[in-house]
Amino acid sequence: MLKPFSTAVWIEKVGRGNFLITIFSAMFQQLLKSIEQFGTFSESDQNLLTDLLIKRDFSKGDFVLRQGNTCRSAFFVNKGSLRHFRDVDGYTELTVNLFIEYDWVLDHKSFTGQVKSSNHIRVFEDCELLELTIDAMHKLIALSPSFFRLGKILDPPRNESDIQLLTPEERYSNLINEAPQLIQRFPLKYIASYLNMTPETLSRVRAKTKF
Amino acid sequence: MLKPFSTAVWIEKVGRGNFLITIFSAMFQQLLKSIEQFGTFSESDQNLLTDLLIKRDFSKGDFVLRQGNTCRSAFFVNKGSLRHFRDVDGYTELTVNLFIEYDWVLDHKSFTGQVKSSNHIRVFEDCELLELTIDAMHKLIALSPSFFRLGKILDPPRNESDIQLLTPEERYSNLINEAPQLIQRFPLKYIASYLNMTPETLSRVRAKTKF
DNA sequence: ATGCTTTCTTGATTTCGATCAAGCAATAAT
DNA sequence: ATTATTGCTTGATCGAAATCAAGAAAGCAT
Repeated sequence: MLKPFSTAVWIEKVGRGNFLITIFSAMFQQLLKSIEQFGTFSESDQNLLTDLLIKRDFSKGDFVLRQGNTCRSAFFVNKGSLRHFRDVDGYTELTVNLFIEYDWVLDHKSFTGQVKSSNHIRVFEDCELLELTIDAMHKLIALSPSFFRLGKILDPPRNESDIQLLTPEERYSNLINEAPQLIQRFPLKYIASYLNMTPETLSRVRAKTKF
Repeated sequence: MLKPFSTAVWIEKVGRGNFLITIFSAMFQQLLKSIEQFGTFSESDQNLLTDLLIKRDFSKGDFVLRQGNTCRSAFFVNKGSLRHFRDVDGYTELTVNLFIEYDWVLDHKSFTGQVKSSNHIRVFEDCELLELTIDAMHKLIALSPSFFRLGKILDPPRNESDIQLLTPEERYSNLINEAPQLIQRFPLKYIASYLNMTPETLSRVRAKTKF
């Protein structure tokens, strides 16, 4: 069978007479690897999926979602990083999530309920994202029930109990164990907010556990 | 068409020569009303659903789910109340949810991921529940995609932010507004735990807001 | 009813992390 | 390079809720 990889290509004009040609299989490589965690998908399923995805590039500072708008898409991060946060009172920002490569970016509550989001999602480092709209997702599930399993990208990212039960030190050491990359990629003030503590507290925790 | 209500009946022996006959439409009345929030379901859809439900009775103290086991069913509460809690260290119990009539009872994380539950679910007042197994749920979705919408019973019950951001007083007053029945049905020590505060703190909050 | 256990309340004390404050380091802007 | 801005650290103080403690009230069993 003559089908070494998905046949479609992505052609982008990047200058006078210059074109960037991306073969889909490369662009979707990490995504297809990532959905393996939800089970096995047939090649035709995979093609259904990649056909519905839209490649989108964003620059630092761009809002992927604004507080008050409805989250109509989930994005797979091919490259870059994003911050998911709530503007509490115009001054204080409360970081609820930090996204990097191969994460699924969405506001869980807004996406599943199709209600207004109480959080922003903003690009921190320039991003290449793959967009999956909620309509596309419904279409996929209608076409092939196996995509029901993809619903797991909707799972709330971390368990509440952590935030409530554990001490600042434990929360930090958990992050060190589970996602040490985040500390390299984001300013500590965002990490602190993500861990539900002040920058001062995080600083002290780090000073203590450093040795 | 000769079908005033679902034709099946439930016959239960309740004593010497006594039988309790329940007409399904009565048993499922509240359930069918409850799923309206997820959209409209055709009569045949409704019958598909009710055919797969299992009526189960539990007594006070029974465990519907044990910490360490996997939550393989969601239960609709026709009657009774339950407590959803975590045994932290053999002594301390942390109440994560309180269920009463017309709630869907399940451990969200365990059910959706089919992993071991870190929480118990225990009957507080004798219960009449309608069990929907995860297999039945998958079957439903395969038979009629409209049941995908039922997935919303899987939504995590309350938003994390409440627990973290609000003061004990605010959390209590929110409960008063949103689910005052709980305070009538459960001991205050469970309410306190559910609101993430000690019984002492709850007692003081109540003393303050009483007038 | 009587005692026994559990639940709830109220007061005193303690503790952890937030806030306030200041200084230094690193980065960005001019 | 110089200045401004932002980020990080360290110290001092404060405050809210937990903990400790004891007594009152309510529920339960005998």
